[in-house]
Amino acid sequence: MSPKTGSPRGKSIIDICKEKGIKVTRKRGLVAELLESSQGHQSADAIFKLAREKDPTIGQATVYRTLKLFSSAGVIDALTFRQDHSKFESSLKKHHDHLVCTKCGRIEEFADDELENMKERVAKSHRFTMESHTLEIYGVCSECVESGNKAG
Amino acid sequence: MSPKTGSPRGKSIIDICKEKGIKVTRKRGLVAELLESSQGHQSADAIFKLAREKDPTIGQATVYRTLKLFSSAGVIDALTFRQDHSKFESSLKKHHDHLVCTKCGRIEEFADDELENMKERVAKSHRFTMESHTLEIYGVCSECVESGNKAG
DNA sequence: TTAAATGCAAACGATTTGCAGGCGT
DNA sequence: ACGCCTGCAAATCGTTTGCATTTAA
Repeated sequence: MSPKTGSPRGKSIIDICKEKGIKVTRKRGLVAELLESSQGHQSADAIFKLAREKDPTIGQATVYRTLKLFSSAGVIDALTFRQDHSKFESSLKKHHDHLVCTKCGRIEEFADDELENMKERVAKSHRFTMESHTLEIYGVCSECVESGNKAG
Repeated sequence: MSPKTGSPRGKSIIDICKEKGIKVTRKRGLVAELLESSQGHQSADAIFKLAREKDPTIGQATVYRTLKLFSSAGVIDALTFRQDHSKFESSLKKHHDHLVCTKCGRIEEFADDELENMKERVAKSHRFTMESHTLEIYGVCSECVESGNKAG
């Protein structure tokens, strides 16, 4: 039942924050602890509610700011499951996945049969009846690498 | 997405709508046209602005309602690139992807080295400097299949 | 004619921000 | 003491909804 669940080699979010020079306050520590002890995949609001249980004085803004801080420091991942704020494209085209350039924002499409087969294989091995899937690869496109684009 | 509802090119969004018994009005036709002519990956607001250029009387709600209609009819895909409305998890754990049950909402994690290698390969072949990636497989988990869970 | 579609504006939920006060170093 | 951290509430953003009106079969 240790709150340290899920941290390989005993390194915690807090440890990494310290290494990166991010000040760790009590409130931030609480958020970090909740992130580690929960099963993950918690919404910001869910984490806020959990935090409130342990510290009724913590504010919503603090939780949101902390999550953003951790996230931009690369200490946690922000996952976006299919929800709002979407972009739309015709589904009549053949299935494809996306390469998203984090510098210029350009979105490139690709299709890869081998990859598709592998997804099927994974779904099957987990006894999932697959309905759909999305794969996004984030990175820097060759043009931005060449132009030294610093934006983003 | 899933077994692409066998839609030969040449079939338009409007064709499919008619086949599915969705009434196609002038406004809906305009939205469909924009979806097809644009490069895809347009936000709802961007599509609204494009639509306004061609028909200054079209309302925002109509565009949003139409996108939602098309989307739930499976005629278009709603893609969510990394943005807001996220769920968070520690990034200290080994990289993994997610199986999302569309019935019960449960999220299962998996890691697959072969899949990872394939992502690297794809990124490399597109000359992308990969920073991160997310793969979500949507479907029905074995428990929901067995229990005949109709929710979702 | 009659239900469905639409525009407008208000409502909404999630997130962000301005600001005054608090805390840790 | 100083500046970052925080709580609160108001602001913002994208999206949805209520309602009166228009449209099209």
